[in-house]
Amino acid sequence: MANSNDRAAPFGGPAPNCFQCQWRERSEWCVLARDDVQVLNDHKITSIYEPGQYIFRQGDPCSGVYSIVAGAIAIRKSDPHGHAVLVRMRHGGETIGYRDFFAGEIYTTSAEALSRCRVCFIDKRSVRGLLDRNPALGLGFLHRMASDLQEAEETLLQSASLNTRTRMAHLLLALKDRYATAQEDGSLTMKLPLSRQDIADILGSRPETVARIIQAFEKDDVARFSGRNVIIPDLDALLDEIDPDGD
Amino acid sequence: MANSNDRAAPFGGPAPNCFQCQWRERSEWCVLARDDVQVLNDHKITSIYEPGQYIFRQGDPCSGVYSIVAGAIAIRKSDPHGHAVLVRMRHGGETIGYRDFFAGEIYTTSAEALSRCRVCFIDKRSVRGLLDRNPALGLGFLHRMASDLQEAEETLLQSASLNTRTRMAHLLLALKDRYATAQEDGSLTMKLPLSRQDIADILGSRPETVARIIQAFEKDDVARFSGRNVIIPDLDALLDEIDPDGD
DNA sequence: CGGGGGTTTGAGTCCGTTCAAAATACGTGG
DNA sequence: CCACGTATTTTGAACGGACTCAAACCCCCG
Repeated sequence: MANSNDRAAPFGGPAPNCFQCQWRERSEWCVLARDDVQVLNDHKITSIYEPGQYIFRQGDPCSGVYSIVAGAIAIRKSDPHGHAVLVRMRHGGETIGYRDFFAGEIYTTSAEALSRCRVCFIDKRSVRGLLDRNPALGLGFLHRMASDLQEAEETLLQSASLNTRTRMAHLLLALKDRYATAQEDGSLTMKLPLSRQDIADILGSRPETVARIIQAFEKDDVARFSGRNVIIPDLDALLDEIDPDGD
Repeated sequence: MANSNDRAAPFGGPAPNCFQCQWRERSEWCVLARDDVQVLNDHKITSIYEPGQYIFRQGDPCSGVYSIVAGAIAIRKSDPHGHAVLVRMRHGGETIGYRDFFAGEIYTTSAEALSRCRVCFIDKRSVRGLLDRNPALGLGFLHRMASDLQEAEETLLQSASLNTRTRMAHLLLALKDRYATAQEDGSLTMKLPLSRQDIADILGSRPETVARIIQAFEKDDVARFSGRNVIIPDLDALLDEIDPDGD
């Protein structure tokens, strides 16, 4: 990840082909028949986004959906006072912007690349056409959206019943699944694509509080932080945070 | 509402007919063609639930969806410690249980009648059949689910950025749209179907805090409470709560 | 080498919680 | 219709977690 100038896949190489896409069998598009994948392949527009670049912006007319091939993307929502809050993260294999596609004409959130990203755009008309020809695609999105909803409500419940430290532990646990690599000594290492402010947004808290929790985690040997690099010496210690009784 | 022994519609009268349903043109079923409405009409099972009765319970296998004709329903989720928290309310014209229908096999929440309710059950097979024959129905649910999701995330943002008093004002404002009736003197009156505990659940707070906020609202003449009866003497005062600057 | 943003630390405050008790409303049976 | 037991709601006092404001720090980059 840190080793720069790597131009290997998934960022370089030949123009991507939907038939060979690594997500071919796992995204909501997996229900598509050969012909429909061909449509997808012909109409998709693939782009690379550098960290900080926007894929779409809140308030823009919703012109289609975006399928993430690789990279991490922040979905942010601007509150009335203009402050953009990170509401969720999305990664390779996931489709973004589909919610606003079904709900209305306008993106209600912004999507910003957190790392270097490869993203395929599928325009409105093509999605509509595929949806018409293949009702299973709609069911796929229905299924996906239902999970999103479960997730959102789970978060809501947690924010009411768990303190910030515990929610931070939950967050680390979720991030580790995607970013951590195991070391020889049994510890886990990862580099977060998130600023302290972003972490605070996710937790519904403030950067100062995040810093203090990090400090407390280090004191208790739950996790060691150095900038965006995190070491989890012992996963069990972290698991104890979310469930002290071990039940 | 308070005048008891009224056996008029929507609770008495002839067996309900989907073609004459007041929600015929407004629910997600409105996309159905004549034939399909006939299917609905033939297969639906209509029931009356008294306050406190369950429509379905968390953990039950999901056997279909329920369409609310009349009444208020609480969707509750049990946390690991067995305490059932009110997560949202649903009313006439809305379909419940559809989320779990699309997401999995099991209801992840319970539905409890808050008032006397008339509810139509549509079994799994019928819904599947309608969905197959009429892709627009899927899109309808997609649309509905997208709004649910927006709503859930809106709530999440609010719970992080607004204090409990302001969230309570938001709640009253939302409840008034459905329950309040205007009085001659310009004030609004309503009877809530919610206990203090339920209100606290929605706000992500405690009954004691709710009581204190009510007390504060009365001191400031924003709202007057007497049990579950609420008087809002001046709507502007309530609106000021959610937006002190009037911008 | 001097900005400058993000991050950390510190001190003080406040909102909301907790625990406990009192008051009130509610349902039931006499 | 009233008495009684129970559940809900309200009140009080004290505590504590997280926030605010402010300053110092640090790292990254030019």
